[in-house]
Amino acid sequence: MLEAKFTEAGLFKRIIDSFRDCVQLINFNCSEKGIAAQAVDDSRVLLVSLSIKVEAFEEFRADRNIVLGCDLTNLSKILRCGNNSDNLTLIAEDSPDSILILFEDTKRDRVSEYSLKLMEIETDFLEISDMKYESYITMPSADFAKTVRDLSQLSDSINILVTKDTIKFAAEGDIGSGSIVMKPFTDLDHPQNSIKVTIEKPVDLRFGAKYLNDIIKGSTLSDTITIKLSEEAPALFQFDISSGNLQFYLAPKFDEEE
Amino acid sequence: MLEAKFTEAGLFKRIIDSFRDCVQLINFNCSEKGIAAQAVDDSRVLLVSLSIKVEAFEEFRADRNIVLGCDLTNLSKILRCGNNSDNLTLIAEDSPDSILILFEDTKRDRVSEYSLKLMEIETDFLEISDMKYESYITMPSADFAKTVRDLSQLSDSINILVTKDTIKFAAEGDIGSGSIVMKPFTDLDHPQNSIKVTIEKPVDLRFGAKYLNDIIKGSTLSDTITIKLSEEAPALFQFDISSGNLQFYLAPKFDEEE
DNA sequence: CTCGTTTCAA
DNA sequence: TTGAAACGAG
Repeated sequence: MLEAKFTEAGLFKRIIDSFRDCVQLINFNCSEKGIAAQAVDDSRVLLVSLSIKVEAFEEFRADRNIVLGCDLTNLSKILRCGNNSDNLTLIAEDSPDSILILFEDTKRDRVSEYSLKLMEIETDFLEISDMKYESYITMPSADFAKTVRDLSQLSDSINILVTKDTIKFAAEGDIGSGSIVMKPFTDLDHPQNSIKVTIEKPVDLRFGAKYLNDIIKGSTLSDTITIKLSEEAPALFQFDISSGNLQFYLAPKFDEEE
Repeated sequence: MLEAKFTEAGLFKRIIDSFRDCVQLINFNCSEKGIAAQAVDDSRVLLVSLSIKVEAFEEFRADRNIVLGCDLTNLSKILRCGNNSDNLTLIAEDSPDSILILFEDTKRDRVSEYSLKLMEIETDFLEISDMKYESYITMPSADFAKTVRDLSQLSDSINILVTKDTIKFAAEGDIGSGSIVMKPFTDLDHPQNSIKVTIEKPVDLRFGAKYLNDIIKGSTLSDTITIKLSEEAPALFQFDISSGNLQFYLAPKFDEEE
């Protein structure tokens, strides 16, 4: 039996909305550690990995490992039925064919209850090993999102070039070219505005703009995004939530691919 | 070499947005006097004339006359990439095949740089002579815009009738007819709300609603619009900016044309 | 400190 | 065109 209670239904709604555009079906793996889910996007390029730890919940109980196979479009429809400030409780039996979604408006003593049918979803389970990255960037997620949106107008590829004291985003296309340069800095009053760069060696990588545009949907989850880059492995774009995170893994484009 | 710096990127963005819907391609003529541009709309009915004087810029330098042929759709895409409060600098060589557009967020020490490819645009140069008009109206641009939008619902022609102490806008169509009457008045506290009429003789003119709907896009540039009318010549609709203006010339419809 | 307005982004 | 955020006023 699973019983997982979020204080704010809005959080779970934002989490699901962050990746339902690029992933249709996903298995939520519930265990005593919390809820985890992985999936590749429909074009099998972008890997999405969600982790919500037990501490993120107001109450959490999972007697054993339970897999909830969800159609995210349908789940999202139901999540829209609650108010963001409602309590949200997910309840499932041990071998569930459906999941119960409970919204409670404690102030007004009002309860709504939905049941969503589950599905069997085949997945190759994705083993994600802890990678060693050459560059780490932490920056405001809103800035990253605007950068990606802006440069997407020019090209379907965006370059990210990181040196010790500069982050440069660049795109080049038929109508012209563009580049956005940022320097690391610390805003003591508003730490979430700071830009932090940690690099071992400079990197210059190229990503598909389409996938970056999927990734920036996660900006609603966190004021900051952490980007981990390596020449050798898929890049990791990470949004931290109170106890857990949403990660996107995206392999760079290499010139021979284009 | 051209170097033209706006204090607020938002101003240039609003200027371009005011006429990019009706004009695709335009030559910006840059000289020591500032930047000027003329074009006819795609149906060759509406004439757009932009003038930005040197005083409108924070810095301005044009060593010689430079013509920048721009696709306004692409220019607008790039202008969207800056924040309205950024500084905006346009930089071009003497015989440029592209223009550099520089956004500076001085507060956050951030620079974005875009390059837009230019094009050769053939134009019959438009000599606009100083016309003598029989009627001048100055009124709040928002009121004019709403009047045009409202009457457009009824007909594809809108009549403007001006007498000594009345401005009457009217439209007549299949579903009915409508008219809006305004009187001159002076609002001392908010001069921009005033309506001012200066006429030599009454006029009654009829304009294509389609074109008036293009013209009212300029309302974002100025709180007021000045309309100059004559039975003999195209009407002039003018939006003043701090040092310069955006003018639309539109010939009235005559009954025999319809 | 709250509310309303205005402005900017999607 | 609509919604959200920032700003200013009360």
